[in-house]
Amino acid sequence: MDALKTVKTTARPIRRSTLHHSAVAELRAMILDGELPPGVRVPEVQLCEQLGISRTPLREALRVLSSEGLVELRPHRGAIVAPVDPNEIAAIFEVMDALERLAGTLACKNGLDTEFAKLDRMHDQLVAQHEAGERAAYFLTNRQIHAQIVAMARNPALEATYGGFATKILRARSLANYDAGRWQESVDEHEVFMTALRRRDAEEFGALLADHSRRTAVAVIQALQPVRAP
Amino acid sequence: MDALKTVKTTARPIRRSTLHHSAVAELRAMILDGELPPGVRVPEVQLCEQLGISRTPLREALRVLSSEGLVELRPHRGAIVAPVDPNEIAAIFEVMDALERLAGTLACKNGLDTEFAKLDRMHDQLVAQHEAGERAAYFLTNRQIHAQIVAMARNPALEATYGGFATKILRARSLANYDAGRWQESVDEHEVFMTALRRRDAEEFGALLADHSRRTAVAVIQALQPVRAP
DNA sequence: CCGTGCCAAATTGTATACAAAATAATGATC
DNA sequence: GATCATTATTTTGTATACAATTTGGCACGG
Repeated sequence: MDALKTVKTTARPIRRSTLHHSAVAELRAMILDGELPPGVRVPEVQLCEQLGISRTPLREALRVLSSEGLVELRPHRGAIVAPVDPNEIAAIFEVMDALERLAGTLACKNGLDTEFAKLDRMHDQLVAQHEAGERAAYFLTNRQIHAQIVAMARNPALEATYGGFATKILRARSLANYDAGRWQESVDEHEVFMTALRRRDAEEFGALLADHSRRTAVAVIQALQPVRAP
Repeated sequence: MDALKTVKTTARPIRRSTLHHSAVAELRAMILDGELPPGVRVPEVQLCEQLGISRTPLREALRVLSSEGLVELRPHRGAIVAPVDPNEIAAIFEVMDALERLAGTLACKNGLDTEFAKLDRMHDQLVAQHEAGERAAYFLTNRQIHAQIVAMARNPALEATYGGFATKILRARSLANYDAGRWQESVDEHEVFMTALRRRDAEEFGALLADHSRRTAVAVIQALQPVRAP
């Protein structure tokens, strides 16, 4: 048929050849891993030789991360890794609840059968990892499940916004000692909203997801308090 | 009057001394005003002499606008003003509906009495401008009303996200010939949700705002179609 | 006449050099 | 001895120069 065009824009074959692009990825990872803790100044030259690049691409990367909210730029005074403000996290979760609800509703409506099946498998894996006490693996699967739900919503704007908030929340989580008691609760909630998902009950699924998000918020923020007791 | 300072700090006394910061503002305005239409290539050197700056701050500005979604960066192939894709706008509105609902609900809960009164005054102004047929002024007031509602929600994350989407929607609106018949309808909807607001009925107000957003979406997307008829 | 390969021009990506501002460090004065 | 002013150092902001990649054109061969 149309074998004319082999162009095949395969979504993103774009090679990340540019240094500032890799620098963004690298710095973001460093911030998320806690290698660059919140509040620390980020001397440009030092990071330059650490990453083996020049100041130009590094500065471009810092500007991007700034507009993502991961670093703060003070004119003529250098950049600092954005501090994790519990109030800001609370605000983010407030929006996140709404996004989760929307994602759940849309996912029910727009998801493919294969995707629903995949979610089921991921959920089984999640439960298994919980029972096995594999904390790190559990968190990864958990994130993947929510990412999958968002992907099934078929809404790029939602996906991007969700991803940005998820990044910040992830950083807050890694800083706070997540309450162990919340773990079982969280798994239970997963169990419940999965039943709604299997019924393809869009409204209910969305509502349960929002609820799950809200409870997670409470736990995370509570775990965050000791760090910044007033 | 206040002839002392025309600075007009608006919550941010930070002097925009850096060139790349002003470049971001300048370019964003140029894109929103349609001076840089969607899809056009953006030769760096040309813009440089046009803005009277060097390539370094300009490139930093382009990276920021890229992460805002206003320009697209193709590695080694230059930057283009992001095209306005009706599908993307539809997706954005889908999220926007949820944000409007959230904003409305929170505004009812967290708004101050003086702010509610201010909204009332703005609404009166809106109606007057509609009756006077002052289209441009009406649109401005309309935006200000929604911005005020969002501000009353007391949620910076919501405000930032809302603002980003509003920018893109604004650009889509300016491109499309907004349907005249929708005007009266829109005013009527404002009238309705203002009554819910005066009752401080958070849920109802949020629902009506979301509804208003959804109807606006339909009108804007419809007006956008002729541009990209297949 | 059309396709392929190579070369040249233009444009982007990166590095470095210079200018301006902020922080520190020092010394003078009270 | 402490505080303020002034200077020196460091760090950021900007400009320019150089390297790498893409794009358009041209010649050559089919």
